[in-house]
Amino acid sequence: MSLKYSILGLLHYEDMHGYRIKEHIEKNFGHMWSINFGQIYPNLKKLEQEGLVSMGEAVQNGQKGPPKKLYSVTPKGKQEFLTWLEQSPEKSMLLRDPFLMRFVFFGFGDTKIAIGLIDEQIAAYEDQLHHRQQNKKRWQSKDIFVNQVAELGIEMNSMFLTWLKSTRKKLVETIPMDTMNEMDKEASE
Amino acid sequence: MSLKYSILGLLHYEDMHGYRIKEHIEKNFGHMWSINFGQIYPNLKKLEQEGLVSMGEAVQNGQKGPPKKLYSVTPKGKQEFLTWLEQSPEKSMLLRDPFLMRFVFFGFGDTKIAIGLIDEQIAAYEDQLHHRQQNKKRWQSKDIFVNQVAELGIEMNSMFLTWLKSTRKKLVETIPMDTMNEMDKEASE
DNA sequence: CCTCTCATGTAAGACGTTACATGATTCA
DNA sequence: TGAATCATGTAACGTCTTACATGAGAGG
Repeated sequence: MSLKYSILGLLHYEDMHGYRIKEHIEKNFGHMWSINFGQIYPNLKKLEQEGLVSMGEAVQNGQKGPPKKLYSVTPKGKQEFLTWLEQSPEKSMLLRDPFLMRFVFFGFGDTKIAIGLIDEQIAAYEDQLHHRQQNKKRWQSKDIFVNQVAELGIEMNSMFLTWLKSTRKKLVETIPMDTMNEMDKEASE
Repeated sequence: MSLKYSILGLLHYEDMHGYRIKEHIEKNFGHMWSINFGQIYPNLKKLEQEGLVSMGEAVQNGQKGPPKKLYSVTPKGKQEFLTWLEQSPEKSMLLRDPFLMRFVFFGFGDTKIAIGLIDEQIAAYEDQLHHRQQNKKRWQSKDIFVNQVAELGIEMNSMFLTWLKSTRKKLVETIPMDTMNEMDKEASE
């Protein structure tokens, strides 16, 4: 149920229509969240039915496409949002990552392939880290909370990279010398 | 779809029945995963229909309750598991944590309440960290991969705690002196 | 006798993702 | 003309959680 309230929260910054909300999330929180229209439009409808947001006149604003439906938070919506904000969250963070799920079982497979998969992860997260660092610079001015989450993302990312690299090293050490051939270049790092 | 393969993976260690699988996950991976019967039994059925596991005679083993249905991995299951293992995972880690979801919007609420919620998180994760550390000692002997995941869990946990504490400090500093009353004891840490 | 543990399973619903359908305008 | 962008939405599907139904034996 937090997605509904996240949308309600975003509307506290400014009135938006569905399409805009998706853009906003992708731009500002894209590295940690993802969202799709299949969720946004039904949630907006629900929020409206509950009287937490209200839709202004559908505006054929600029030019293209169907008219935008601008939503704004009602007083009731603000109130209920605060109540939600101040509740203790029910569940704690779970790391249910598709890579980690495989990783646990790598002992049943080939170590060299495992190292290959680890290398893929390293590349992907190095990439993501750069994006996150640049994103952080771009905001900076925003409020502490948004900034702190960005900071957390960066730290998590760095930590995971460190872990991946040290894991890789440990694995390489377990491979017998005589079977090392394609691997030797990277192993000498 | 990784849950199906995780179950298949667990059955590589030893033959198990559904109830046992849940116990096993809770004991060994409980801090990162959760699973329920609503998923286990249907998945076992599906795995059997696909010929990846086979069910031995339902054994009225010891005493209580209905007979256990012991499942074991078939050769086809082993083969398909390896194929899955060696695939690159589709998606990267997402931090979609209910606390963090709220946290982003704390700017719209009361700072003191925010600090209270942060304190709750600190307590919860300090607790979890102790569990993880003790769990890690208990295993130790197991294979590198399981150990490394345990290590990662501990590091993530520690990092998150550090982040929570530094965030708390930053927030306390923004509270004007004269409105500090209930808060002063903890703030002087 | 009542509750706990062992053991099976199903059904309803919440939540998420992917894909499709529609349609106007802008730009190459 | 055809693709991209803006903008709405729905339907089908997949996954996950919660709650219930059943039933035997053990222990207080």
